[in-house]
Amino acid sequence: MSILTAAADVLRCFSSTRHDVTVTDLVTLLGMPKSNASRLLRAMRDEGLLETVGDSKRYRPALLLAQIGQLYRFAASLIDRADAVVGRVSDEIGHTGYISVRRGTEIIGVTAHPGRHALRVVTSIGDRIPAFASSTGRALLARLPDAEVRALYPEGFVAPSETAPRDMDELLARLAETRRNGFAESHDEAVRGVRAISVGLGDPATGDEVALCISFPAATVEPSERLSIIRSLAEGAAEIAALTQDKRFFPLNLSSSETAP
Amino acid sequence: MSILTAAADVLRCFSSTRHDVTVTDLVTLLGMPKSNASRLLRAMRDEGLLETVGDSKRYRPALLLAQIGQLYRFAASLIDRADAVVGRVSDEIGHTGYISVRRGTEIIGVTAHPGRHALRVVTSIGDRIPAFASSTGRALLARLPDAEVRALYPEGFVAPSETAPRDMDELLARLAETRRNGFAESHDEAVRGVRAISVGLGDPATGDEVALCISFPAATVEPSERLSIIRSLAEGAAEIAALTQDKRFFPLNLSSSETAP
DNA sequence: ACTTGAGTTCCATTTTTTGGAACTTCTTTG
DNA sequence: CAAAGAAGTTCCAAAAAATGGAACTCAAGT
Repeated sequence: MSILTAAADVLRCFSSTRHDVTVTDLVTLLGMPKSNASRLLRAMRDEGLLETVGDSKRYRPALLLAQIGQLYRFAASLIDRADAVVGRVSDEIGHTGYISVRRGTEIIGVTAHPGRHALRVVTSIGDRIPAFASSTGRALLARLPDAEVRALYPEGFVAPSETAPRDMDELLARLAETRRNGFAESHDEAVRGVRAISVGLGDPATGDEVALCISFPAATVEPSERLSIIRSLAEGAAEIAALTQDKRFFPLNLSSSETAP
Repeated sequence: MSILTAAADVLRCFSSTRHDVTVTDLVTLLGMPKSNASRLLRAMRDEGLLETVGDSKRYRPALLLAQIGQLYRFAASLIDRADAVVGRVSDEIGHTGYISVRRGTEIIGVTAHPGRHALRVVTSIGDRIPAFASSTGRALLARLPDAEVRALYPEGFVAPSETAPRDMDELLARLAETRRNGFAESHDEAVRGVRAISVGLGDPATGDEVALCISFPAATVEPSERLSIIRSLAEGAAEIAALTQDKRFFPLNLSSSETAP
């Protein structure tokens, strides 16, 4: 097993709740011998992948990784464009917006725009949520043929909340609805009292796919505001889809959707 | 030589002008045998460090690195706090603000807040500029004793512009001025027509040091506006310095500085 | 069908990596 | 303040991975 595997494992140890690691952290988290952990951290520091915090024995990701992380947004320029749209919509209406990507059956937040309202939805970048039980997830799954969706869940899934799809048939029905409407919607799924509108989007040139999402408290948003969120999001997404010549984009179709929340 | 070295070298190949690499890119950039380049890229992809663009033979940094990059800001929470201050000041006055760190004799942009004005200074994250010839650089160098500054430049340096320090003595004089005033200033140094105000700041607990900077077109900014930029920046920085108990922070001292631009 | 450029696979040799144990700090605590 | 304990580092021979040259595959372009 290459030392690259170990190095990647170390990087995966970092999270929003673990900003730095020590030799013993690695021993317990990854079950590697102390000697390896010690040498590996030092080697990664010497290579510029990690840096020590002050002159302590704690290691954190180095600036190099921060720089490359920044680059990712532009490398995957679809993310950048989508982020601009979500940022604009979020600014306009004051609710939280974010964009996410799918990795297998999980959805990962990539960028976020916190809303301005006192009651706002807080999401954090890097969070993972199940694809089938979120509007972002379904916006992205809707881009796959049903057969591929089935293949993603060979063992089915368990609905985490009342309003999430209960089984594959229900999921596929909601994906069909998403395709028809041009947007996906969730209500009380991941978080009680929260409603979210998502639109999926892709760039055939790079194979990237992202979901644009606006998330807001269900109680305080009028039907008309919800409609205007849907319109803004869909409009912005459609512009990008035209640019990338995304053939799998589903345009907004409000007449087909129930318009009351 | 460990494969980690090679992997880190690959990561260093990425820049704002190179968002992805191929096997041949590595061969020419790093002079490694094709066979190694091919295997290394595949291994890094398998480990989740890189991802292929679409289904082409091009590799770019993977989402994992983007996530870790995000984390860096919070891991180095000094950066986060400083960024908040610069963001606020930049918002208030409409000019471009950014924060940077020093690595050896180079200054690297970490976060940026583009200004609102039509004529604004554009900087990009990850750009490297020489420390001695920029206000950010001198704001950070001023935190070192003169002897350490000398040690950083054993061979001296060559001034890149008229207004940059010409030799070590001139640099040390300007650092002394920076310490006296509590801020560093540049004019026409890196970019003609651009003036910049920077304040240095550190966190003794982690050893991190950052520079807060506001950069603006020299021609359109009145002396009074310049003063208010200096005040806002210094005030915000002083708050953070108090929090981190930064003993090397130089407080604002407007009386000692010439107040006209 | 031929050429060219790009990428991959093969293989014996060389080089790293591994993990247990001994050793060194640093920290805690009696 | 010394002893115990925890955390980290270094050492070593065995085991595993990396190397690089050459042969091979694949896809365009002519």
